[in-house]
Amino acid sequence: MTASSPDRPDPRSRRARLRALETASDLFYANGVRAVGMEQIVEESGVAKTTIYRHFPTKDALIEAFLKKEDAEFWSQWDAVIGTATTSMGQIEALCDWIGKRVRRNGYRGCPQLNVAAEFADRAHPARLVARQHKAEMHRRLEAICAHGGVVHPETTAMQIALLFDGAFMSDGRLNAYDAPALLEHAAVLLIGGGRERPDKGASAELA
Amino acid sequence: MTASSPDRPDPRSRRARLRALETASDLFYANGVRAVGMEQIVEESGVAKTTIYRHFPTKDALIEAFLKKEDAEFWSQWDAVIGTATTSMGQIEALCDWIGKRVRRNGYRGCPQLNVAAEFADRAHPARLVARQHKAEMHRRLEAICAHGGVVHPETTAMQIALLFDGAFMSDGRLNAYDAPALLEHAAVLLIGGGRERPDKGASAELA
DNA sequence: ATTCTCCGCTACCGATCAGTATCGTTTGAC
DNA sequence: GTCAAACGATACTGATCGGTAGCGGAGAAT
Repeated sequence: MTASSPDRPDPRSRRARLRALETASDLFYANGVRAVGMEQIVEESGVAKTTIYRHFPTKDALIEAFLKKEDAEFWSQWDAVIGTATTSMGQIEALCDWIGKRVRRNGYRGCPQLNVAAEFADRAHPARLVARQHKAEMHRRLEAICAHGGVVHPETTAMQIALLFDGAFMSDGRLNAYDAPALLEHAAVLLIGGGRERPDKGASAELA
Repeated sequence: MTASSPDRPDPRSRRARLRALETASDLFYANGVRAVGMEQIVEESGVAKTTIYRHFPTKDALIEAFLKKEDAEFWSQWDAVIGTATTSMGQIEALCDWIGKRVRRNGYRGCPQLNVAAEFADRAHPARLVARQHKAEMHRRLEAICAHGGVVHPETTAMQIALLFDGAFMSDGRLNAYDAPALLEHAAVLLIGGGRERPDKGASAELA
């Protein structure tokens, strides 16, 4: 029961844990969690297998830690992005710009939360819980921005934008043929603009 | 090289192949392709392992056949759906209604093409080729509808709607709290309505 | 009725999987 | 300088992986 407490550990312990988690995260993201074996993480990180299992009781726990790490880094960047704008629309545009650039980075391979969720059928899997909380948090934040911007039904508009973002995350290079930031911004502006009017549709011009 | 030709086979051969592929497809979709072993497919389908490998040289080929089957069934339903409407906007609304209902079906677990793509890092994997072609086909069809509906930049608007759809596919139950068909229809109408005007933004009202 | 094809079955292959045991060594804390 | 804690290394477990070999039997074609 002398399990290594996460708080106040040996500096060696901290470093080993960090290196293992960082290596695992890179491998998991680049290859998919099921395709990466524990031995591979051992070899690439230089951390002994026994040490990894001292910090993470199972591979599933390591995967869960991977997603929590991705989650934290994602919101950290998110906060930095929206910090560059003062208006709601400006924040949404900044987010679109960020995402549009993010999805065309080298080695980008989709949303890690969605990718992992696709690999595990069990909705009660700890990693799937993290993924659901991550997506709920995104909706919550988008809803707050929409509400602050005067959107009539902020939760609905926020969900529409969230779907747009998730689609962009999973676009697998298809957006590279476009100006992704502009495409996303244009779409988001339309969704928010439409959300400021009464949502009982109607008024939209009919098409042939 | 007396490989079983796909055309004009024994009825026994046809049935074995069909049962193997159907069982594999169900298992692959429900659990993820890497989580399903060949032995499991053998047990659940009643088709011998040797027979499966006579029809599909590798597991990867079986996965590829699974995605091609999903692709064919998807477009079959798609055609039936858009056949119920006469106008472009009517077709888009019908598609939104179809997708909104589809994603809340029991056992729905996201887009099989995106799910499989998430499991293989190699972009040259045969299954990833099928997935890319599937998404390209969706964009092509949406673009045709948009163009016919008088949208100024049909390929851009089609991409925006495609992202919306993919987001809905991967929404993992988050849409169950909403009227998914209405939410998608509303979003699609806004995207198309905005696409009919000059796309050099501007005009959209500024938010606080 | 014979033949030829394809089936299902059992057993097996080497490789890899997640996870554990043991042990000697390093290292921060006091 | 001593001690306890956490490290790295090696070796191993039983299970499972994708894929193959060899068999006997069923069924369609002639």
